[in-house]
Order: sequence, then structure tokens, then C-alpha cells
Amino acid sequence: MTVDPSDDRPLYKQLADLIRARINGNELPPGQRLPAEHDFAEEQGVSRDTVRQAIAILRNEGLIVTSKRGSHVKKRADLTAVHVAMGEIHARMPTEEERKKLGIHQGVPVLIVECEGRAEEIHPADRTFIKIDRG
Amino acid sequence: MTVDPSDDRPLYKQLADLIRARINGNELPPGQRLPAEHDFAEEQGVSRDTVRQAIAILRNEGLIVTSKRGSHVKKRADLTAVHVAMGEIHARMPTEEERKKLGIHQGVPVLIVECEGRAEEIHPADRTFIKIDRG
DNA sequence: ACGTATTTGTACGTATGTATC
DNA sequence: AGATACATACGTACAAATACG
Repeated sequence: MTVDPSDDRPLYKQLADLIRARINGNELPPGQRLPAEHDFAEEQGVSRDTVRQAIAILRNEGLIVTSKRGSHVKKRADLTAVHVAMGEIHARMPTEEERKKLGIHQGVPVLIVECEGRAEEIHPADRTFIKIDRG
Repeated sequence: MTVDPSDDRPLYKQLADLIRARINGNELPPGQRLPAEHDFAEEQGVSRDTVRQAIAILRNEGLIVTSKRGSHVKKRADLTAVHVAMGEIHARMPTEEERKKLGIHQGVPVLIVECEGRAEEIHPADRTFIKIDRG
């Protein structure tokens, strides 16, 4: 399947949809490497820039991670999850500094748990820390 | 303040830091419009592409929103917040389709609340729906 | 109501740097 | 050391939406 330049939807969004469908359909299973940007561009008849925009969308959705070795389909384990009994929870994308400091993966939001006024920033690895007993 | 090409940090990250500092220092208060990409590029002596990358970072962090009228500093009210008593909570960035369907702003993650096996996708406006009594 | 200016969006190109294999 | 692949940064051009006189 390839993108359609005559379609009114932007090429990079079309391409993102195509790749997302392959991932959700398990045609591209977790851990699988995506084709190189250059190869993707040739295969689809678009510029590398367009491919990069599509990749950026999926990275932003937390579907893939990108490194110098290429883009790979993410594993479910990367999902941010917390157990709470009560309180208020905020979610947002971390700054790069927070990502480094807390060891957060690309595309993974941070959760801010507020309990009795105090706010605490957490990340996936901290899961066990923020269990709040509701006794 | 301008970016420093001799610095080893990428220009677009430097620029993102500069703008973020202005926002956090309330020099650019909520609702304030940022300079146009073109003007920013000239002022900083970089390409528009570089400015757009910086802007994209801040948008991704949920600090600003961008429309055809320009980029504006976001208001705190856009933060995703939920009240829960128990359960498991996942957070991730929504697809564009979800953003449209649920009316989610740019840079705002969705929260998935799982309670007794059932998973439910929520967004800020649904706040009142997912209050789970912990009796 | 209409045309113009502004501003972001999309898409292409090139070149070079840097990390990894 | 060489090839591969992503990152950064520049350029251009046109489209599309919005704002303005």
C-alpha cells in the first residue's frame, strides 16, 4: 500500500496511517524494525522529510521509538501505569530534562499524583512508590 | 537572548529552552502569542525549519498550542486531571482521530482507566464520569 | 463583500554531522 | 575503516487558513 498524492490528506498523515495500521494489524510486531527512512521514501515515492514527519507522529503517539539504529515498534511494557487509591492525577509530556533524569522513554507522558495537596512527579519505574493505601 | 551556533547543543533545542524560560518566567504569559516563525527565524539568525522544530518541542510538552493564527502560550486549565479511588491508569498521546473525536487539545495525553478488567478511555471533559466510589 | 497580507502547513531539495553496525 | 541510518540545518516553493483593511 502506498500514499496517494491526489488525495487531499497530507502525504505524511496518510503514511502515518499506513504504518499504524501495519503495527495494529501485527504485520509489524513489537520489537520489529521499520524500514529505513531512505528506503521508505523510495518505496512510497516521497521525500525523506515526509517520511520523517510520519515517523514523528507515531513516535509522539508512543507507538514506536527511534534511535540511531532505526525506528522500532514499541512494546506494551512501555505504557505508563500507576496504582492509586485516591488523589488527583495529571498527565503531560515531560521535558527532555525530565526524560533524562527520570529515565522516561520517548512518547511516554509523566503522571503527577496529587494527594492531600502535595504533588509528586512519577514515572513508570516508580510504580511501587506511589501506591497509596486508602484505609 | 539568542542561540549560539558554536555551542554543541542543537540550535532548535537551545531555542526551545530560551522560549520555555520566557514562558516559565512569565515574560510570555498564558494566552500570549509568540512571534511568527518567520520573524523568530530572522531574529535568531536561523532557518524557519529550526524555529519550527523548537516550537514542536514546546507543543509536545503541552506548553503551547499552534493554529493558523500563530502559537500561543497555553493555559493551565488544559491539564488532564482525573479523580479515582482505585484501578489502574495508563497515559499516552492520542492519535489525531482520538483528538478530534474526544475534543482533546494539542499536547494533552489521554488517560485509560482500567477498573476490574474493563478499560475506558477518558479525556479532560469526562472528568465527572470516571469518579469511582471506593466504598 | 472582496482582495491582500500574514502565518502556518506541506513538500521538495541539498549538505554535513554523528552514532552504530 | 567503511557503510548505514538518523540528526541537524540550511534552502526553496506553493497551499491553505485566517485576519485585516
